[in-house]
Amino acid sequence: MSAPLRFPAERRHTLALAERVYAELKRALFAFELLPGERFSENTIAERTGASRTPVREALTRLAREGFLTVQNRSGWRVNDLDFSIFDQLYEVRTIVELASIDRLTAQTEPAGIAELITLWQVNEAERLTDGPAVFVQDEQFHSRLVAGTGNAELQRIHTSVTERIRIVRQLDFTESYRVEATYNEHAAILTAIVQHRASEAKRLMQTHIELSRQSVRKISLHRLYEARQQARDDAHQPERLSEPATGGIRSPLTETLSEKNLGDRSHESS
Amino acid sequence: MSAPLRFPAERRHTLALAERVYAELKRALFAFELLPGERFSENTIAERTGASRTPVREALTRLAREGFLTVQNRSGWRVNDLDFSIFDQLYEVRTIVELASIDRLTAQTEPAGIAELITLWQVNEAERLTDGPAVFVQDEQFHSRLVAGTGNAELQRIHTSVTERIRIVRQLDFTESYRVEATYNEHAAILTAIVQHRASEAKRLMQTHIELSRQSVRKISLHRLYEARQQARDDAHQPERLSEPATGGIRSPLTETLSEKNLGDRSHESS
DNA sequence: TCGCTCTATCTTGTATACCAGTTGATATTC
DNA sequence: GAATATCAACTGGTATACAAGATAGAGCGA
Repeated sequence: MSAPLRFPAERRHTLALAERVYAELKRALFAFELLPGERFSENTIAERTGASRTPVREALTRLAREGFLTVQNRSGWRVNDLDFSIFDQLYEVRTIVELASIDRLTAQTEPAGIAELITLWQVNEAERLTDGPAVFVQDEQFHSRLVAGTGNAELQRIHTSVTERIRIVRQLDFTESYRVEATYNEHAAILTAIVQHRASEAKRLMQTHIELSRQSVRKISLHRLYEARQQARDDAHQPERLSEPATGGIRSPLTETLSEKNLGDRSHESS
Repeated sequence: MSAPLRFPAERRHTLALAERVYAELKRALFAFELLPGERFSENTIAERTGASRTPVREALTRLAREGFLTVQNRSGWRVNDLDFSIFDQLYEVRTIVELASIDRLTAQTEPAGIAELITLWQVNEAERLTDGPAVFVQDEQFHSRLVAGTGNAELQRIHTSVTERIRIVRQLDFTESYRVEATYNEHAAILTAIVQHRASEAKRLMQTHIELSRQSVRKISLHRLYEARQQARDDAHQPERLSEPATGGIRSPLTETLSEKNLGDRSHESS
């Protein structure tokens, strides 16, 4: 077995091992190298990362608590399905937090951090980024800094955790350029409303903005996820997987949850 | 050394060991058997609980992630100070979540779970509980079920975690009977507004209700905390502690944070 | 061919061993 | 006597060992 996830042997003690395993696993989850529904053991991860089971376990339990994984009683770990009813709930939490943040920002005489955001988002078309993933990173920072402007670190912590939960599907949404353009326009409008202390308009715009994102994510189908997996396989130059799952089963793109069971291997099918 | 935290040897495998250590540590924190500012080692906890370091460590890292403890690099663990600026932030989060919940409840034609709450809180004085701690438990359930009525499990998770963070100081607030009475009255009024679909009034009442609680908690002084510690010591029939801290230092009850450093042992002082 | 049983193997949960960094008391120096 | 150097004991981070439950599959019987 090769070890695509292995860390370099050098620079061992720069960061805690458990932390690095955590980061690596999270990356693998977002890159769909670990697929929803996939099962794996602690030993597998330990071998792949070169660490022992102890730090691996710490990383896994943390990811489980964050909702990405589930441990099955003495019977291995499992990557949680992409459950769109949960994503809906997380989007609602995000809306609640960000609308409350806007209320607090517009109540400030000089809304904190808004000036910097304006220089990023209220720019003419020539200065705009067009690379989807790059805009995606900027977009997350936009929302994050709005919440940061409230000065409430606990609120920010919650917002960050929600953002990270949604990221796995949201990143798939930023491959299309039209969403990039819409993002620029909507962010610019929201910032304008905030600096003018027009709370209810800013909130209305934000609610719509988030709702559009939610609907867009809702449309993510098995097809898109399948593409992402293929991409992950190609990148790895290593088609084998941690474990071969049972393929087949339900395939409808309208199911509420996406997992390996309804993903399967359809490379030989016609669309 | 005796072992006040030791589990009974029987009934070993009913619940995961790490889980029990976690629960026991949390109980000890809330009972001020582990005091803010206090330092301790993994081995100490392992001896006291009869478990090995592995499950102890799992419990400790979890409590650290929840904000109760801090691990110092190869130099022991520390109970976090009671930081009232953080409690303020948590109260704000609680307000945001519960007001949003009211919005969603009043939008329902038949607000979920409200009927049951009414039978508990809209009762005449003879049927009311008077025992502070008992009412405290009921109070937490009141707020929790309001959020549950939204049907958003993720929102509820967040609300629960915030509630548990605040609990350590809020429990001190329910020793006085006047707060009990106020709680009954305020809860009854909030429920009335909700069933009448008067969202803004319900929100106004809830905001005030939470704000009063926050202010009440803010007034908790070193004195109250000192009493709680004494109580914990008396209950334990075992005055010795996990570690003897350095006493003395700042004593002002107006400091933003409460810890052992500004608590000390003042049993021989006059008030 | 189907279904049952048994068992070898794999899994996590827990305990223990080892290592390197931290610390605080003590010896030492001036 | 005060400042400093030293070192032994203690700490958490990690690796490994061991135990017991879960599982899949071979074997067997009908």
